[in-house]
Amino acid sequence: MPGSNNAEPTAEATYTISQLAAEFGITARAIRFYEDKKLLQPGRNGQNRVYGRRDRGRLQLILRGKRVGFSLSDISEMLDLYDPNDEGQEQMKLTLAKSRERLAVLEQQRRDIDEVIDELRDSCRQISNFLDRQNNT
Amino acid sequence: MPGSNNAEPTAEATYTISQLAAEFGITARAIRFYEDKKLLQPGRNGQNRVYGRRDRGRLQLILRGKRVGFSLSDISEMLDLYDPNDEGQEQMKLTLAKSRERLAVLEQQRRDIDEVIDELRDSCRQISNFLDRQNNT
DNA sequence: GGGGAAATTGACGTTTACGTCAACGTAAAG
DNA sequence: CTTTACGTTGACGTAAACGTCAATTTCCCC
Repeated sequence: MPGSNNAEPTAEATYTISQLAAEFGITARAIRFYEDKKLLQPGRNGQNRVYGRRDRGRLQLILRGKRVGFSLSDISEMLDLYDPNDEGQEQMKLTLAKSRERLAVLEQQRRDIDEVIDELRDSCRQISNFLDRQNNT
Repeated sequence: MPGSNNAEPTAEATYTISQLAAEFGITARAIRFYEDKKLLQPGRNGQNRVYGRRDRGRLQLILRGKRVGFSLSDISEMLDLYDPNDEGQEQMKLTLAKSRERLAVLEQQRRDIDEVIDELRDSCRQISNFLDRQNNT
């Protein structure tokens, strides 16, 4: 079949599972696991998974969510919040409410982090000062 | 033994396990679990656990750590970083190094949170605007 | 056409952070 | 003295988030 599948002018960038795994420093197993949990829905080329820009973006959000301590099911909800699935007004109001709950959690988290950072900085300063004085005596 | 154990002038505030559990909205089981993992070391009155100010403070830090996504073993390390266990200089240098690693992680986490917050705020604004326009038409 | 290299689908194992249940102690209340 | 409430120690159970095989398949290369 010479030169048969060039229908698309600018074919979207695609990735294999191990490319994504390498790029984000995770395992292919993890990526498949996220698919199991409906966080990703890559296409298929025959039996093989094919990831596009959208999948890559979602993966990025998943990992960011994990770094800040969200569970996969939390992240699942948040992902749904992002894409504009224009459902009915009632649905959108619900989505908005959920988003604001999430925001509240995140803002609390921010405060927590700031406090922990401050405490750790203090601790560092004290140790550092102590060591300095020891060496200047 | 009438009036025998009033040696201390200002006895430190103490708490039972269920008092702490109630105050922080967790279960007694969880608190005992933290003790198992050496995050807490309450005193004993006979067989019963007795928690003091220090224990309460540590519990607070534990929960804060959890809210920002640290594992209990992470938190264990961090708790050790806080209290001034004056070991040798070598140990203190190690502690300082570890503290700075933790700080780096926390600062990354802060950036992550800020990004997620921004994204969610955007998403909220869009939905909100859309709903407003629907209602003003 | 044989042999990697990369991918896939089960299936079971593992760690973390507790939940849950049983069996017991004990201390105050009625 | 019995009830009631709170506390304790095991011991086992469980959900989440993958890790780790094992057994194929598939595509590519010499």
